[in-house]
Amino acid sequence: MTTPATSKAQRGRPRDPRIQQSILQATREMLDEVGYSRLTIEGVAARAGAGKATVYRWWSTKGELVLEAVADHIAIGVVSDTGDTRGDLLIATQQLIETFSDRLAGIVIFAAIANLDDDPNMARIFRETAVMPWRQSAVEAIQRGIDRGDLPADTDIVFTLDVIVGTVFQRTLVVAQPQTEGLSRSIIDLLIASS
Amino acid sequence: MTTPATSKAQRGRPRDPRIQQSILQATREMLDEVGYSRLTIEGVAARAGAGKATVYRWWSTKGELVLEAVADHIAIGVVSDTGDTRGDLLIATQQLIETFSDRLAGIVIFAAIANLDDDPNMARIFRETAVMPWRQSAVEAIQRGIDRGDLPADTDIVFTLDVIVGTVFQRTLVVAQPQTEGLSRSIIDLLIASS
Amino acid sequence: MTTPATSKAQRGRPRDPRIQQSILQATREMLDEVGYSRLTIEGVAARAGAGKATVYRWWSTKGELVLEAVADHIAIGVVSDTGDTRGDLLIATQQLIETFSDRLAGIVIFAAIANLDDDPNMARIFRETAVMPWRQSAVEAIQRGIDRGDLPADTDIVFTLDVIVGTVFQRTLVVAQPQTEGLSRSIIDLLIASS
Amino acid sequence: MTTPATSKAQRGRPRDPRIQQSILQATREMLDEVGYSRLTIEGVAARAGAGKATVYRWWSTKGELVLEAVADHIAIGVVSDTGDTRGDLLIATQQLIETFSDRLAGIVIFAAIANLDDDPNMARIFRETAVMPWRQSAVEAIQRGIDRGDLPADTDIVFTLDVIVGTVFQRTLVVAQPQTEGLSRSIIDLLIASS
DNA sequence: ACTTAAGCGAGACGGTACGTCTCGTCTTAAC
DNA sequence: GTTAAGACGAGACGTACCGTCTCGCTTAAGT
Repeated sequence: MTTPATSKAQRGRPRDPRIQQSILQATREMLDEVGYSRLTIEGVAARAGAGKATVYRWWSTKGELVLEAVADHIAIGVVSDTGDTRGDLLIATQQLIETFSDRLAGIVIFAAIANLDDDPNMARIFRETAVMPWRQSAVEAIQRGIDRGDLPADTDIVFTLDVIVGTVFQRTLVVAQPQTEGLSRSIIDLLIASS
Repeated sequence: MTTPATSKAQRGRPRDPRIQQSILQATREMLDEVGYSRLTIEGVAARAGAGKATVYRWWSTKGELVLEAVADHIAIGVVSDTGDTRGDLLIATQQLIETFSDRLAGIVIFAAIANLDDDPNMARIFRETAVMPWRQSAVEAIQRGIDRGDLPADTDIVFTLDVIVGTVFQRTLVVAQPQTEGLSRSIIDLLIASS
Repeated sequence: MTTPATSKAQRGRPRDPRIQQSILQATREMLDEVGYSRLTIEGVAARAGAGKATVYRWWSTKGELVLEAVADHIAIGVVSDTGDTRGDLLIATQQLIETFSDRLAGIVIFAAIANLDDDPNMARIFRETAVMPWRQSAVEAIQRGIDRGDLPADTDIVFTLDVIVGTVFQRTLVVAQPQTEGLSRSIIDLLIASS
Repeated sequence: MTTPATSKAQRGRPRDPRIQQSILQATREMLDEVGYSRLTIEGVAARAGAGKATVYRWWSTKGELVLEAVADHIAIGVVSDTGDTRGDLLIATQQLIETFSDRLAGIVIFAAIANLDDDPNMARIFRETAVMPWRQSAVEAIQRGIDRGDLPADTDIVFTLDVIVGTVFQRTLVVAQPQTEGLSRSIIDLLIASS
């Protein structure tokens, strides 16, 4: 959320974009240094040289603030049609791994999932802004694979995506092992009977 | 943890097990009603009719308290050898799904993940007491499958488990869809070339 | 103490004087109802409808809070020069009796004494703000008496004051008898050879 | 109080006097080290190697415990008839000063007076056991002085004693100056027109 | 010698208040 | 009319003692 509840006709002193930027920058720094749960609005405001109320005016929850601060990090690259089903899915998976492996993105994705029931709004925003575009493009890539006959006609697309996302999440964030070299290949090999 | 550091020969008034039970029961109720992050030691003590110090005497952190309270819910059933590789893995996966689908278990698993950096002890206990026994038995089931020739000799056991755990986690906790009917079958079909 | 350590140029929201007053009022009420030792900061805050932190922000100890709350009660009236030595000392003694007979003042004076080692600051503030002005004016009254020849030239001023204060303390607070009618006259008769 | 409420025919294990002594000794040590208000029953029991319940069994309040622990220190010596009114009163006053100057006695007398309204029992015991014998003997000494004609027939005995006690209290405990050399002489000079 | 009741240490227990912390809101003066 | 500063109510934190209450062990007196 970037606008306050009441956004009337512009009157008085306009909002200072430099302040917004310094708040987002401070958020990123604190995320990096202390993680999500130990990040406090109070701390962010202090580091940004801003008042607490200013932060609350533009972001009503910690989740929203953090998501906007790392928006660039968590946007997952979409897949385009290269004509090669296997290649498309490999790229889609690698995009996912890349994003999940980004330090700040990892922290925030973890937080979004872990606080699902506490702060459902955070997960919703994450899903809508970061996940859905990728997911849509991945759905299309799989559909193209089915259309081409590279994948069985009865392929369960949702399940397929959940295998990809779940496995990548498990390997990159839960187990957190850096050597994810052959990960995308392994996953895709599993999904497309490699010959 | 249920015992103070030094549990020597019985001295002084012994711990009252009814109080322990009422604290753990109150913990479960509050977890169910308000979730992990809104659960407070103070609230648990009040509901259990106990003093705060009594709670702190036996559980030094919220994580330890909650894990012991839901120990039965989060223990994942282990797999035994039925002689049937496919059947063993199906059961292993279903055990996982069953545990992940339990409401209290889900809350605590999310909490363990969310507080990884705050309270690494919590994740450690969860892993050691709930996950590892299952994981060990699953590793053995896969190994038996390899030995029998039901699975390729070069099967990556760790990867295989991460696919199972990741996919189940994604489906049961992240997407949280109740109809997990064919989920275990779908996963195992993927891992064992179904004939 | 009524101001935090650093009271720079006014920045931020200023202290709300109504809250200060309600806290001091609540303090007086609790002092009256339960005495000093059973008065709790928590109770004062609750009765004043204030947060505990607000009380602690302005008064770092119970002693400071209580002393400020009863400042008017414990301030002992000073003596001015009426030209009559005996009259001046009578008035000085009566001022003392009057203050020591005040219910709230008595409670706080006892508390200041009781907590001399715990909270030496409390006794210091009491002495400096309530006792010293009176004592100084009494010293001057005695000195004038000496100068006028109404009192012996070798009068021990400090001793004289200790007789007055000690006797008044003993009668009004320790023995706590209400009929202190002739007390000041008796004391002054002792100190000035009545003719 | 040194005996439990019901002291029937002796049955069971008798009270161990060594434990009583070690508790009283620990009480004295803690009084000396931390004063009255910071002395805790818990701390005394721990230092004495005793259980808390043992302390509570014999002394129901902190005041009673402390008074018994320093009983020897706070007993004020009584005055006997030497035939010399002035001498008797000087001795009576010096006895008072001596007791008030004792470190442990001072701490406890202070506490007894300061906690008058909190723990009236403590003051009562102090008065009855320590003060009254002295006071009675002092009353008699003054009465003898009146009978002999050394003091005016209309001498207010109670007031006279309050001047002595109040002044000594003020000088030895409130102002706490060690040089109380001529104090008794100064007080008695005031009360008996010295010639 | 055996029984038995109290003394005793240890320490668990329900409470209460401590002083600190962070939350999200509210209120000024400054710009 | 937005901002920085920071006061405010709220309420949880983890700790310290309170005074009470079991426990199992010890110690004599009375059998």
